[in-house]
Amino acid sequence: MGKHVFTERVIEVIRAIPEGKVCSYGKVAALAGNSRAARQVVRILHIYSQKEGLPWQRVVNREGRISLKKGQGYERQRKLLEREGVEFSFDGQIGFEDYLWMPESAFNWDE
DNA sequence: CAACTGACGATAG
DNA sequence: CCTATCGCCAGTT
Repeated sequence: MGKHVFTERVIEVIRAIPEGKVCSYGKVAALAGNSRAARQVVRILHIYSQKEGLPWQRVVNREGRISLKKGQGYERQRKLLEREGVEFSFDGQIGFEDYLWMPESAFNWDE
């Protein structure tokens, strides 16, 4: 069962997020080559997080918040991130100044 | 086959 | 501040 090219790229980008850093859905999509495909990233996380052993917890929304609802994964994701050193503000926001992943260089998808 | 569904995000009003 | 509307598209029903 072959994955689509974009799917493969998204998986590669998510794998590249280092421990202790986070990235947004939209930015993952942009790095994978389509800045408007944030929803694809959501879909891919659903389908492949477990299957591919992805560091899914490192993908948060553009506000630096966990998108999962409380009682539906929020606590689990937060604990995983805190365990890697990511800190949350009093109202549950992650400071992008400190924790947003900034790739050294853009991904080269054509070579 | 058509319709619906997402852990999103940019934009317009 | 808010709500509404798209773009995106594989997988599921």
